[in-house]
Amino acid sequence: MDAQEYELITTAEQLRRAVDALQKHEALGFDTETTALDPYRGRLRLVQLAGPDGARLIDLDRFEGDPAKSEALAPLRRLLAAPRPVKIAHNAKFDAKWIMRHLGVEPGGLFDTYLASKIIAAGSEEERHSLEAVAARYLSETVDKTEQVSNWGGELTEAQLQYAARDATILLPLRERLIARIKADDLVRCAALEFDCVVPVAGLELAGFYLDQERWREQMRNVERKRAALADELQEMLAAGAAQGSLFGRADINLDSHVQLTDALKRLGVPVPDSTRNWKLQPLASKYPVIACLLEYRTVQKAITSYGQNLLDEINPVTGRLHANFQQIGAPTGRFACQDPNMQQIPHAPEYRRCFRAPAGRKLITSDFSQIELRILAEFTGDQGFIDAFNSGADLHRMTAARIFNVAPEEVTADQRSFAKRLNFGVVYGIGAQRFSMMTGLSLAEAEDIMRRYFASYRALDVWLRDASNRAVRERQIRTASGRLARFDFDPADKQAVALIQRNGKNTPVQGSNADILKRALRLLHNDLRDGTARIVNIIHDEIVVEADAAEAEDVAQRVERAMTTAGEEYIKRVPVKVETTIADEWTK
DNA sequence: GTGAAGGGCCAC
DNA sequence: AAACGTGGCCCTTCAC
Repeated sequence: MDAQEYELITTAEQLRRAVDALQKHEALGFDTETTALDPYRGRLRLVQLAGPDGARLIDLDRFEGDPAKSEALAPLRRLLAAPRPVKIAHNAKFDAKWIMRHLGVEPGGLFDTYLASKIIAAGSEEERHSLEAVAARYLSETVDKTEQVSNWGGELTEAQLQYAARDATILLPLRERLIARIKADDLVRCAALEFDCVVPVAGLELAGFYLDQERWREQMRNVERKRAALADELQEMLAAGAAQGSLFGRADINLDSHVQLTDALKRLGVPVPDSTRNWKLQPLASKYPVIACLLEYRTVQKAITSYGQNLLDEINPVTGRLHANFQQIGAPTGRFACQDPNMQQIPHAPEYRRCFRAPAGRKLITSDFSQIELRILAEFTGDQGFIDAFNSGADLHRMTAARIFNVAPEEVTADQRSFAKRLNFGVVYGIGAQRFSMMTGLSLAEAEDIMRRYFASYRALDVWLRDASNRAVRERQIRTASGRLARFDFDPADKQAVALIQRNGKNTPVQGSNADILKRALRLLHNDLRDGTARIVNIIHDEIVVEADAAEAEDVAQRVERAMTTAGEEYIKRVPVKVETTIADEWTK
């Protein structure tokens, strides 16, 4: 690696002059070095800003006092907050969080080379997106990351400073190459949507979600009691078939071992299916009490292991809150993924949701889009039946049932509506008659008949779905409403792979456009909440949870609804966008 | 001990 | 792989 040109900045005067020079550029490479990964448990040590004339390394340890208030650092804060020059960072969410937490400003004008690389790769799985990998792919240059995990708390070595300068400097040519690809692939709008979302997501992670530990522990105790009772009962039932070890009336097997469980069930004479998954065992539950018991045990066991102590362990000791990792492009469709903990898979049951509550004096505002995916489907397909149902404010599932069962809407039975509802949701995933018959209990012929009538009734929907699946296979790609690209790699000779791509072709535009709308809403809402006490604390695909002072809750609720509705209406024109909101002390629906 | 694979289940 | 899409996380089993 060539020696890197840099200026180490340790005084107010040096910083002022550096910022003056940096301000003249259109874009700057931007990076930070920190003494920890968690912005609540470490120092922001170094801020690197690189222009074409070289890198400036600002050593915050050399500036006295709180960096967020320091007069000497004011020029840096102003430069970072301004929309220009553009700040180019790799995984800008990380740097944004540290800047927001320790310098007290939100970085403006971000270009994220990590997200850009993901947008361009569009789901191609073999492509990695570390700075090393992206620099190698677009610049054919190597980046040595060994200093990344070095000690940034002490005296900085020449190697560390070289590394810090290099990481920021390489971002400038990298952005040039990425912009060329973004333009060539017609991804400008999608990129802007993603970059605009970085600061809102950084804010979401910094805010964290408050979990009432006492309530959670109480829930754990309740479930543990149930688990113990069910485990005892299950062991006794299984012991009846045991060849040995039943002296104490217990089978003493590991109930979480599929192998041991299948064995024990077979000894009891239960016709065990090839898999012991819930839906396979369900039909056996009425005939075999041991199966009913097992299914119950599974539910509480899942609750114990996934929604017990592990969540408490994730609570940040500094803030007392859960700060999950939200991956902005977690799925190839553009959806978020979330981990440590996954805040998007908390059980819907009130006993769990009520543990997430507003601290004293605060309220939770929970807003979700009503049937957003079906409205997106109406928009894309232009199907008059869908459009009319939504525009009239009628119940879409009831209207659908009336059409496929050929009865008046007011004569639709609960069963008929349920079939229609499951079909409406199923078509978004590319459901087939086989699966539809399985989930409804209809015969294959009946299921086929209903689906025939469904698509005969919604002609434009049928045409669009066929076209989408054909296009996905033919063009090996499909786009969402924002123009986000999903590329498909598959072997055309592999029938199952082709079938999967056909379903992806139907699902990706819908699921991905939903993600587009949520991201747009996050940016609009973040802007609108800037001056108040409100903080976005969770997002779940079509839902936003905001925490705010009780006195502001009504006002904030209106702002949330407006942001979400406005975002939806930017992409959905033919049918209304509906948002449902509750204000409560707890996370509810 | 560690890590991948298999089976299972939670969310939207 | 439930011929219904996208995730994360749990446990066991099995190979190294």
